[in-house]
Amino acid sequence: MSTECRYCPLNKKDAFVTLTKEDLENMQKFKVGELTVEPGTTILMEGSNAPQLYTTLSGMGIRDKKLKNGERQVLNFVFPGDFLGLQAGMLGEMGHTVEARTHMRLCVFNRSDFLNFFKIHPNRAFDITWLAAVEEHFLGETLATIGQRSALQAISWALVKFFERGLALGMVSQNTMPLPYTQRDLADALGLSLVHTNKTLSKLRDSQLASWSDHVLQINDIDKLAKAALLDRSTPAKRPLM
Amino acid sequence: MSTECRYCPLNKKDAFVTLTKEDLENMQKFKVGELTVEPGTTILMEGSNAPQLYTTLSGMGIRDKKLKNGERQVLNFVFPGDFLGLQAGMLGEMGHTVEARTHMRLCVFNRSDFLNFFKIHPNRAFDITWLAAVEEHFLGETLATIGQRSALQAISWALVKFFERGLALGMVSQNTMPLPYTQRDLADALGLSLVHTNKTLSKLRDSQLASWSDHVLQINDIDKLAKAALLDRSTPAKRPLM
DNA sequence: CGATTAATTGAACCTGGTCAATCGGAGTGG
DNA sequence: CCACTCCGATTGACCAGGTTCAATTAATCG
Repeated sequence: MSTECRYCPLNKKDAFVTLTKEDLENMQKFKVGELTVEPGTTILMEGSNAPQLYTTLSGMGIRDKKLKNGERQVLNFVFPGDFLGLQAGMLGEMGHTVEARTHMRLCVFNRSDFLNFFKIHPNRAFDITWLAAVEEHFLGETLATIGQRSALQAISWALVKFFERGLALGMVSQNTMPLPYTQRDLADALGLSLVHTNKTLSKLRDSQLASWSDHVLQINDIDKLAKAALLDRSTPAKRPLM
Repeated sequence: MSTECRYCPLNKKDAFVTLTKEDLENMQKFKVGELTVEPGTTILMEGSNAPQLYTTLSGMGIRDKKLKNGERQVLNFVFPGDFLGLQAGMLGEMGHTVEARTHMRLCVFNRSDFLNFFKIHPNRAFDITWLAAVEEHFLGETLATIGQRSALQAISWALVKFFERGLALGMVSQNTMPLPYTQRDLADALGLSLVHTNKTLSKLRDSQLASWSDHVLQINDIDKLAKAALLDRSTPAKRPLM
């Protein structure tokens, strides 16, 4: 049996704007089911015209795209609460692939209902656009990272970003959070080689700034790490949940 | 005297979805004036809470952001028809700066009317989100460029992108279009040094693939250049105009 | 005419890439 | 339980694409 929206476990997290009872009911009508996938599963495929949109209830994934020569660029990392498939919903075609990296539970919506939903619920439409604007903002930061930061700065930046999301989602305890990605994923996200990513991570470990191994990230002094990353820290705004 | 929307010169261009008479009237009510700026003028400032949003009527500009160490990342280039200030409109704060590179004419909207406009005109709200999704899509491609393409591939990619926009806007004649940016702008957009950008451009010139000098870009065989850029060419979709 | 900005070129240098080998853990089949 | 394989992490050696430094040219401008 599929969980009802009003019991949505994410809606209580302080990473998100709490949805009103009415909003929850509207989402309930829009929702057509839940999907559970195993690590490695492709959820949305680059270039495809996906019939469904998703909200991540739990688990983590990755968004990436491939160049014609086979190179891969990771665009960002999928965390609980992320809305997947906006591009398919708006443009009719995904510009990237979404793939599960852990067991994931997803809330499923039909693309065919999307347009209607958007027009009937202006407040939620606004929220969707808000999410798109945040995404654009974040991609801009990522661009600046790949384009201008050194390898050490870039990796520090990425780890701080992970940790901030982990904090907002309550995934951090004892300065530690799960981070189920591979070094290759991070390398492809930052435009670095796997080898250099590995060496840079071990440099960070040696300098006691951050340690990431066995799928666990530990950061003791995040401000210090953020400084090494040339990063201004600011409490991220609460996100709307779809 | 400010030009009326129904005479908007952009609405006829085949780069854009033609707005209906009704849409034009709605835009007219939303529009509060026109702004003309000279090259070098900052239109929107990173970190600011801009009170106004703009649509580019004519001229070209640049979006960029700065890191704490002074490095600059160019996010993309502003062409006629571009909507400026979505981030301010949605998030209340710009994530980047917008600056004029030529004389520009801008259509001005008040941010305070934006929310209302968004909720009253669901079709236009959809268009705004559509634009946001396209922007996200494009930033993803840019990310892949900086992260994975070589300098030669990246610069080829950028020149093809410029040319495609120029074609859609009717700015190309005799395989030539105006491109009023500096080599520094392009270097900062692609995460390359100015010197290497210069040398790579002259390599392209030597190989007869593309030549950009004196603010004029010339591409004779765009397919060949696109191939060198590892780029799949596809006719860009018509954009909605705000 | 001096000052400033953009383009250009050469040379030395270095960050990060490539190649290659090893190690350790997880899963699998016998 | 062991041999085998696969995948991710790790390390060392070498190399190159691209950066940095520096100097020159050319155009614009007050």
